[in-house]
Amino acid sequence: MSDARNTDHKSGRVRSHIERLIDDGLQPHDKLPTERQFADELGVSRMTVRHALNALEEERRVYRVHGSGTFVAEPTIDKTIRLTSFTEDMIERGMKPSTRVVDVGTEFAGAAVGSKLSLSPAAEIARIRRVRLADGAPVCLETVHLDASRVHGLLDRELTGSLYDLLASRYGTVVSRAEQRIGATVLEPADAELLDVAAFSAALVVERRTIDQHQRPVEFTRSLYRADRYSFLIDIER
Amino acid sequence: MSDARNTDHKSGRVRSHIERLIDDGLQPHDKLPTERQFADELGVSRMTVRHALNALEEERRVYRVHGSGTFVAEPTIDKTIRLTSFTEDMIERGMKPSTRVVDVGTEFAGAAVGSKLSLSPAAEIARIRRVRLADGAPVCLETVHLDASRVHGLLDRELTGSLYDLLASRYGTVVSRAEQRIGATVLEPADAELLDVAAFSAALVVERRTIDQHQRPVEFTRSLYRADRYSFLIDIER
DNA sequence: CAGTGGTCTAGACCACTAT
DNA sequence: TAGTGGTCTAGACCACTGT
Repeated sequence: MSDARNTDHKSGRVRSHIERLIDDGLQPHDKLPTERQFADELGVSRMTVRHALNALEEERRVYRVHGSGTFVAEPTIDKTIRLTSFTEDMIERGMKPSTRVVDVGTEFAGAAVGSKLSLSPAAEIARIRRVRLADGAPVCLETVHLDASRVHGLLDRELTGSLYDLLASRYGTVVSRAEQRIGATVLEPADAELLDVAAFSAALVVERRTIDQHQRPVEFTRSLYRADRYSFLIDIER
Repeated sequence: MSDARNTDHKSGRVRSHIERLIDDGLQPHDKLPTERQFADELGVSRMTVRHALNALEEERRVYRVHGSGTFVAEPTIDKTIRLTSFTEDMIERGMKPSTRVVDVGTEFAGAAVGSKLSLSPAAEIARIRRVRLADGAPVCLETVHLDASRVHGLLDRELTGSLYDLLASRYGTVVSRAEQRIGATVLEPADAELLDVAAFSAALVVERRTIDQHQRPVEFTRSLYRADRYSFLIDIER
């Protein structure tokens, strides 16, 4: 729980201290010390304590009741959906990820992909099709589209690992956020075979547009997930 | 854009002022005035300006670059997924929502539903099955499970409107957040008929557990959405 | 280097909850 | 009414970005 980042600032240290308190025996709905008590005890201002508690509240470790106090939250059933790579995602789910490259190539962006990547329809696109596996069984068939002019030589590299890592280390492109559309479909026979399921089985369709640190679109990816092996968990609030 | 809530506090007024600035002609990636300029101009402290900007940053109206400035963000493709009722959701998508109640009744919770609602498997459950329509066409078949002891008389009421409104006005239960699992399936013939599509069509399966203001589970609902009429948009960040 | 956002202080008063 | 979190002030210094 204690990030290295937590020690960079006072609020991070306050945060770590409160997390330790929670982990060391407090139960859900137990009352935490007041903000003023934390401030006195730790020798910081109340605003700094509030900053730490705001972060913990956002992550659902605590909840507040105005006029009453701050309390330990119930653990959520599962983690909120986050922007993780397939690799990280599978490791977190306790499975061993691997990848098989189906084919790669370049092509014109076309209207649909071009608009998603803010490129001309005539722009050159690098396309990568991969099957992602968990514990050796196919889970997902993904087709990645990238602006070819921004990833020279990418298609000649080893593409079985995390694409995000490659983009960051080789091309200085850091992913900051993504917009996803999640829908459902039934699998065409050819796609079903790649995923090792019967034709016309149910699948989740995920279309993802990834944005980098400069607010520019990086990739547009369409993924088909086997419905029997995958679902999304989302935590939303009013 | 200008909520009534925005005028309750200074930071809300600051927020409205900045939103108006953005809407009145600023383009994405245009630089906003500095935090200190806003503070001087509006006669508030810089912390108050930061509070307003934090909220706008969280909603992706602006983004900050440390050492450089605060900028207008690009409009996102679509709204982030939020905890809205079907009714609100459809109105926002520009469609007219309606509801047809298929059947209602009471039953034992059983292991699966009981655990989702933190109830004994022998507890009494109120079950409501409804088809939700948009512009007259079926979109979703939902089965709601509620702790019967907390919603006396609910099943005798008019159930074609927003259940959340009914829970709030009649039972003092305010929904604060929800955990959702999104998967895919193909429709059984009986369900397909209720949704007016061919048997074995693709559908999204959404299992939702709603939590109230006291962190107690309120409802557990399983919904089947027609894949040809519905998808989820999600904005995620690193 | 000047200017920006990021963090922090030591107070103050308000709004809400319990008793 | 006492105690809590919510908001706000008027400063200060730090970390980072540009020129």
